[in-house]
Amino acid sequence: MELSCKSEYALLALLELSTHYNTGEPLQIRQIAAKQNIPDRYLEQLLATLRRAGLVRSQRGAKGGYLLTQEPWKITLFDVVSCIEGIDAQSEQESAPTTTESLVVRGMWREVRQAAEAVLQKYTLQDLAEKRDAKHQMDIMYYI
Amino acid sequence: MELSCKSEYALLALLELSTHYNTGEPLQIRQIAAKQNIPDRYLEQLLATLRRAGLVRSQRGAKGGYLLTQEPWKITLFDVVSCIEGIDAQSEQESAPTTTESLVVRGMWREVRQAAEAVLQKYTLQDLAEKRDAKHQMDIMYYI
DNA sequence: GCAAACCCCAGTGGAGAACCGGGGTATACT
DNA sequence: AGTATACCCCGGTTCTCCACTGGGGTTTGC
Repeated sequence: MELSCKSEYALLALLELSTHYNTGEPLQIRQIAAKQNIPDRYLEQLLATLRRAGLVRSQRGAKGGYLLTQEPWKITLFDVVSCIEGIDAQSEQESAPTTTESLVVRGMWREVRQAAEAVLQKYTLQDLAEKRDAKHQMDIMYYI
Repeated sequence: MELSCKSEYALLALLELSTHYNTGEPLQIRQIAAKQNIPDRYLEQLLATLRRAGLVRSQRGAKGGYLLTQEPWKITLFDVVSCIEGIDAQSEQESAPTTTESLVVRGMWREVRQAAEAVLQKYTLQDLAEKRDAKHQMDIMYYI
């Protein structure tokens, strides 16, 4: 139930890509890592899995970098964390004597998961960007 | 976001204690472990943390065992998992350059947690027991 | 007093998180 | 063409936590 570093990094990186989305220019790992102070070699791995999941695409070579494959309002936070956290179809693991009680417990846990996922589904990268901008405005107001 | 073994075991054990609550007699680790097929030495540790959290009390010596400290409808699933999962006050860990973006991300994660916790808050051990009984009835119906 | 229970502490094996590093490959620019 | 600049892939490391096992101590009922 804790927000992992992985997911936070991924969200921050995609948020950065969101704000540069309209330029059409790719953003480089180094730039993202510097702005959000994320270890760059680690971020590289995360972006690789995001690429494999189809959320971003990469351009190799000089002047390369990463771009979102979709508009920021089409990518939900659920898309991000579920791919980075590796949902794995959650597997319904074992064979062994599953008691009635454990079925009941797992059933209610599904409700918990669905409640959490509902929240993640309703927010998009766009929403995050807007919240950040709103927060920036607030900070400026208070500064004056 | 996955249900850990720990929490599942703890919930199953408390569910077992719930059904024997009206007898007033203590239930032993071995009995609980056998019925829910949980490794007993492991369950011992979980019951110890539940005891330290005040959810159960223990009776030592021969004919000893564990009892709920409260009625089953007074113990929410949130009480159980938060104590077993060790909430640790979630610590707001680091000092370092927290960016505006990461504050926004964490703010939305709080919403996710609260949604999950809301579900856990609304269910009690009593509810689990009733669901189990209902499920048993269903199974009997289908069996005929 | 003795066996049945809980109590405490310690250790182990495996998995995953959060990194770091090296060498390979594609691409833009000169 | 050649070179610098990016991404790409594969590996290892340290650390923490989970799930579990084991040994020895203490309380209690018969």
